[in-house]
Amino acid sequence: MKAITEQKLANKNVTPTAMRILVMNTLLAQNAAISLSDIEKSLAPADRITIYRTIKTFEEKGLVHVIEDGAGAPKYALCLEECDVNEHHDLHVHFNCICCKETFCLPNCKIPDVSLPANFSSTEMNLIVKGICDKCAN
Amino acid sequence: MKAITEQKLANKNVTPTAMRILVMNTLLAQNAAISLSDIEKSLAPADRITIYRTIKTFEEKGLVHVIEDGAGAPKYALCLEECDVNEHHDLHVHFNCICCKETFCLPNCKIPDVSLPANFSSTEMNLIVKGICDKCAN
DNA sequence: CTAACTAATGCAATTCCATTGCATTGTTTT
DNA sequence: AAAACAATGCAATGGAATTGCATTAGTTAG
Repeated sequence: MKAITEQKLANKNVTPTAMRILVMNTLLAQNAAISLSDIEKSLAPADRITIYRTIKTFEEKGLVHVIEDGAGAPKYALCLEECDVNEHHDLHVHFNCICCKETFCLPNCKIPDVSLPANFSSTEMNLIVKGICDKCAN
Repeated sequence: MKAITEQKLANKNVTPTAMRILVMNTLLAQNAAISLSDIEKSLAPADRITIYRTIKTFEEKGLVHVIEDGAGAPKYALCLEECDVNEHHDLHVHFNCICCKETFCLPNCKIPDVSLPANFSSTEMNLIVKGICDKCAN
């Protein structure tokens, strides 16, 4: 696994330090988006500020994207490979389950076009859907 | 104007106190969504905590809705009359201008249907579009 | 009309999280 | 090996959300 991790970092010109590999592995191990404090907890007693800066670096380099799901703290999830610093291709829907509180990326669920009023142009879109996920549906 | 204000409060069973009328008038005077600190500034030196609780009350009673535009602090905007505590009919698009930094409701711009994966159901959707608004477009 | 009650307010204090400064350590380059 | 640069860890700051509690206002019952 470490090979994959370091490769991901190298692909985006992020020097693979010990801390960065730890954070990346934590992200890889998730299937839901996680908050900064989630990462802190699972990496305790690692330094909180370093984790914070690591995530910031990942974000700047296009490794992760931020999801504001309205649950208080922003959450982070790995980007797809095609992601780019300049143009995040994360135009997928994010789903926040009101039951299990998890937030998932739905990479196959694209945001439909919206027709904006005259003279409005869009550069970025974020769609958060709240509801019940498949696991909680039963 | 005060008549309209008090009517709006009464419609949602919110007793119209002096502070609530002030906050409601502040909201009515805006065409963009505003943050808590915006309200605090325009109502200074009124008590910050009371404003905070007033907005919370408005939110619970379906008078305002929260917009997480990713600009740090949540912003608030008046709901349409049809809004209800249980089912917010605010399925309109919110637009955040990266130029003037304002966030508007686009009440005529509805969120299109998205096809969720099997066994996912949605109760609420929030679509934030970032871009350039008509005023900044020229 | 007043006592009792409930709702709203204001202040103090706390907590949580984001962010920055700075000194130290590790890594790369020449 | 020295110089230059990047990453880290700790301390400290700052802003916003949130709660507790005592006071005040407004409503209702007797």
